[in-house]
Amino acid sequence: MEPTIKDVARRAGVSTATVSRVLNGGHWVAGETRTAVLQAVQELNYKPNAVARSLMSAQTKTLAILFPNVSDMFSGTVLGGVEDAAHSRGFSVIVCKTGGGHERTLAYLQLLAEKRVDGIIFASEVLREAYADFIGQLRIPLVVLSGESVRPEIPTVRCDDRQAAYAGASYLIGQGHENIGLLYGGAHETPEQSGRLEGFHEAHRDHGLAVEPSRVLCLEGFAFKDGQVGGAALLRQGGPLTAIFASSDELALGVMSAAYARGLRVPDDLSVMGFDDLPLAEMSLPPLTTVRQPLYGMGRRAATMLLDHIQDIKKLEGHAVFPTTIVERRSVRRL
Amino acid sequence: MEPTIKDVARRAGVSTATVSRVLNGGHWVAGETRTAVLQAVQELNYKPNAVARSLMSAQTKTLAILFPNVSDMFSGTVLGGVEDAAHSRGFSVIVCKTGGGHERTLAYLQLLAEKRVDGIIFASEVLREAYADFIGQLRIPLVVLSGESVRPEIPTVRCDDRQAAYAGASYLIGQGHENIGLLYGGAHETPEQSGRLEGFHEAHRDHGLAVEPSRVLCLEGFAFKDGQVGGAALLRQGGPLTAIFASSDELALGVMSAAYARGLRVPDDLSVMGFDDLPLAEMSLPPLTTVRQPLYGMGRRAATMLLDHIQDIKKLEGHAVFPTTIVERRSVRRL
DNA sequence: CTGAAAGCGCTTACAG
DNA sequence: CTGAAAGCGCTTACAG
Repeated sequence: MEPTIKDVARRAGVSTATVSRVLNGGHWVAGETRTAVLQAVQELNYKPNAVARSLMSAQTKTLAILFPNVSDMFSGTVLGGVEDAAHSRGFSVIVCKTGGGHERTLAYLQLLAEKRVDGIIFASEVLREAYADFIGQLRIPLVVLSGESVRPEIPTVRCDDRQAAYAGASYLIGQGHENIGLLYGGAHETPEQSGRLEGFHEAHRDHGLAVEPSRVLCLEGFAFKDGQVGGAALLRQGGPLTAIFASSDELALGVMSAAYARGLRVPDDLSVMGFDDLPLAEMSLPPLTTVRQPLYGMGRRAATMLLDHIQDIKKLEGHAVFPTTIVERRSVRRL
Repeated sequence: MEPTIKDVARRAGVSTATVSRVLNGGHWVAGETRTAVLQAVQELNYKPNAVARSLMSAQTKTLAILFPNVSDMFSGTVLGGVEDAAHSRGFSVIVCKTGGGHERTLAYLQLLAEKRVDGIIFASEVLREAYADFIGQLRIPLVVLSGESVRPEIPTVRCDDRQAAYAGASYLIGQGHENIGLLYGGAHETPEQSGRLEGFHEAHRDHGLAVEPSRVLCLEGFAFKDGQVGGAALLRQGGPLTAIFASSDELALGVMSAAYARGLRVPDDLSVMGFDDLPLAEMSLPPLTTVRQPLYGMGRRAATMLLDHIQDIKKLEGHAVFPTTIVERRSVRRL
């Protein structure tokens, strides 16, 4: 059996209250007593039971993050930021994979409520009405990351999708492109996408350009396969495109793959622009020009907002919107 | 305040013991009583406190996994398998990012011990002596994933690196290549790598080929950058190479990037082969031929071994070694 | 079929 | 500076 605080107390010849004191605050304890306790801890290899402590403190020192999928680089990058922020404040993070499924998501929320996690990050999915209701009665602080929420009172962390898409499209136009295709993912799902759609249109309007409906394609997801299929379709139906703007880097790589399959070279025959700036953007050939979303920092921020609230440093509220930047690499050609 | 079992008991007009019974086993409870309790649960929106339950059961129903890095696809893929296995048995998983650092790893282990997680997966790092000692006195079941352990009694899940590298090199030789460069990562760190080195040599020996020392390069890590730098070096120093075998897919993409920078085309002028078969292998141009390691399945297995042990289904022991396969795509040319 | 009571391993007023 | 005691929210023999 693992030694308990009682074992330590007995061995050190003090009460459990005293042991508890030296292990925590450490104040109001005599030097000798403290030494004796520490020695007993050492000898018994005692490790305080955080479960018991949590029961008292009503704090588990754990955060949870929900992703539709955990194995892509989007999730990984966000998770990196969350983990760092959490760990630096002594918290750990539980990762949940919802698969985008309604019931699995709800079941997870229930589980996390029972585990009494101190905060939840809802990442990259729409916060549907059904979730919002459930969350409302949960009393666990929550922030939505990248993906608007249906309730303005629920705090979010995201980038300004409208303006990011505007900047991206403007960049392409600035490079001399006038026939630009747009591939955007999960339109039924993510309100953020409609922001991107708007930005794309606005950029055209402001530059006196029209956008052909046939050059805009809405996809199911944001993955490579979607990009391949969508890219091929766009190339087939979109007329004489000189550039394609994809709303994720994976999508963009899929487009590049579709282009090559058609005998088109990037950027010589077709320029391609992505969104996110995941590590893969740099690894592709040619390296991908893309709209950078500071995912790591956004993960950090989401966690920090939660932690500041949990630790009574700052009220949990508002919407953090991060700036995006265009990172020029080699997949876009100046016309 | 969150309602407790007492509130439910009071409302249903029964004892807390009864509430507990209907919420768990559910046996030995009269129909009416059960209905009353369930209704009270409903009305109060009661969620059992898993922390309190854990204190009794001495089980937290959580697994932890340690990665040097959480944002790459290697970790993501493994994590996907772990999460699925865990979730299907009602467990959650805590993700820890060690950064490969000695003290951070030890600190994490201590934290996990205090949190009383039910099992630990140590992923993709050598299990150093120091860790092994610490783990020995931890009494938490642990399995090492992909990365040998210094102690044969600690269970592992991995693939046969020697034989995988043998197969990979043999494949290249079978395609007519005789001047093959090898790029392998983290030699000082991971024993698995020396297995890969051996396999590479054996394949040459068995085919009557010699391997020039200048064609073998040992790198710090497994990342894209390492591959770029190492690939460039190999191309400079390695003489007339027709192929490069990299010990990770990211490394292979780095090599491709270095090759293009030198004006070499893949696979026309240089064949490149990777290791892992991460999603990126499919996304690259040309798609990467690689040695597939079933990372998702390995993650599942590691979690399942732990779970089977925790739930007293099966003793925790042994070494699960997974078969690798060669997946042919388009980065290797037949000479 | 159900309840009173003890206990899981800690922490925290309250005395002293 | 230190200890006895109560309590965090459950579960589990033990009676009945």
